[in-house]
Amino acid sequence: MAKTPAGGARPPRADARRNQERILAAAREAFTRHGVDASLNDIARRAGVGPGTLYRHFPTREALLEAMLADRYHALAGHARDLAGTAPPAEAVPRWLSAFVRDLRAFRGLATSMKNALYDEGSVLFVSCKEMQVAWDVLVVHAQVAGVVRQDASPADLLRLAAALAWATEDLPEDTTEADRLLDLMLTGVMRG
Amino acid sequence: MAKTPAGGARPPRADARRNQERILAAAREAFTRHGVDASLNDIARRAGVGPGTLYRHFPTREALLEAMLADRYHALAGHARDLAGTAPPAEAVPRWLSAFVRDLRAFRGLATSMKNALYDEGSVLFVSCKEMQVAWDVLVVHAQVAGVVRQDASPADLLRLAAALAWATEDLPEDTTEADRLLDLMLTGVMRG
DNA sequence: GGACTAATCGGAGAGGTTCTCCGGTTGACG
DNA sequence: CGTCAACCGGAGAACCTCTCCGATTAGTCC
Repeated sequence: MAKTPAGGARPPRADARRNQERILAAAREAFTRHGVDASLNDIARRAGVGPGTLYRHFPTREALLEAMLADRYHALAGHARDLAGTAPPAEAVPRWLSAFVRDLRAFRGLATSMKNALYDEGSVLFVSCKEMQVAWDVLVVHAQVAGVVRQDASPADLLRLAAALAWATEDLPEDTTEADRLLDLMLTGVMRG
Repeated sequence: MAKTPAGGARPPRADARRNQERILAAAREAFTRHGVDASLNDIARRAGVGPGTLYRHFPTREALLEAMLADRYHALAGHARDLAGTAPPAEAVPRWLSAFVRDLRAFRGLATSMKNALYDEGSVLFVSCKEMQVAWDVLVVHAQVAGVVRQDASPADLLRLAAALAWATEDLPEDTTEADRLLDLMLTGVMRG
């Protein structure tokens, strides 16, 4: 009672914090280079810690991913709110989706992890991107009210389709405009008449 | 010269042929149950052969996949030719894509293998589904001439988008109509106005 | 400035995987 | 039947994930 201040645990020890950051840095590099299936063993070695240390800090691969991506999702949530306030819905929707797809193409396999998270409410990643999902929902509903997005396309549908697009283009060169071209195809429709 | 008849190798030995079929049967079951990443070790064990035998018959996982799927691609090619002869393009394109997506949802990971094959001309799977691609090209070009498919959507684009759809819906129940709903969304477009 | 204690470390190791190599076996054919 | 090329299958190397626990060390109290 006197030792542990009201509310919970004491702050982590300095070495723990240091190791956590070194692991995250190594993970960022490894995931970017080898995709989301990069060897966790290897990440631990490059971070200069044992496998045990890595697994204590991040019990699953998904937990490591979540720690790497949390601020990105936070930024995407902010972006959605900004667009809702400043751009007409007919522009806001494609622009946000384009940013979302770009982020999901950061490394191979990320789109797949994202899809799994979106289907699984218990996942850490799901919780981590909930704020983003809420902001996106608002943006889409605005667009539907304005009549620029079909009523039978739910925000979740669009997220899933965008993830699919990121998946479909994930091994194309990073700076390609191919993803945006296919996104446009998807949004405006393939069939005519 | 006298022993090996002109043109190549003699037919495989009976035990070889038998093992090949047992491996294929075990693979079909394992892939259906556990997805495309099922353990090859396990497949060999269930087929009643050693790992060496499996790897001699099918040097890579992709070779095994190809052997399993070749006739399916052949059937899809036939389906495309049939539709080109019997259905108006505005119906033929969605119907064939729907069948393609259904087949790609046969087991988890198949869409990913397909995507990798479509990007890699050297792959066994690529060669194996070339006939299908050709038939599909014809169908799409007809539809473009008839003005029901956008000119800037290439047959390869549509294939890739359909694979993406299969990926996006691969862990939904097998008998769902969700995939067709999203396919319709994609073909007719999300945005209005 | 020590000494104590709980948090933290990191490597050994179990159990899984892919894939190769090679001595023993067997089907097919003269 | 005998011969031999084709074929088999398991041992094993090299990787992976993940756990456990004895050794270490940061932070605190005197």
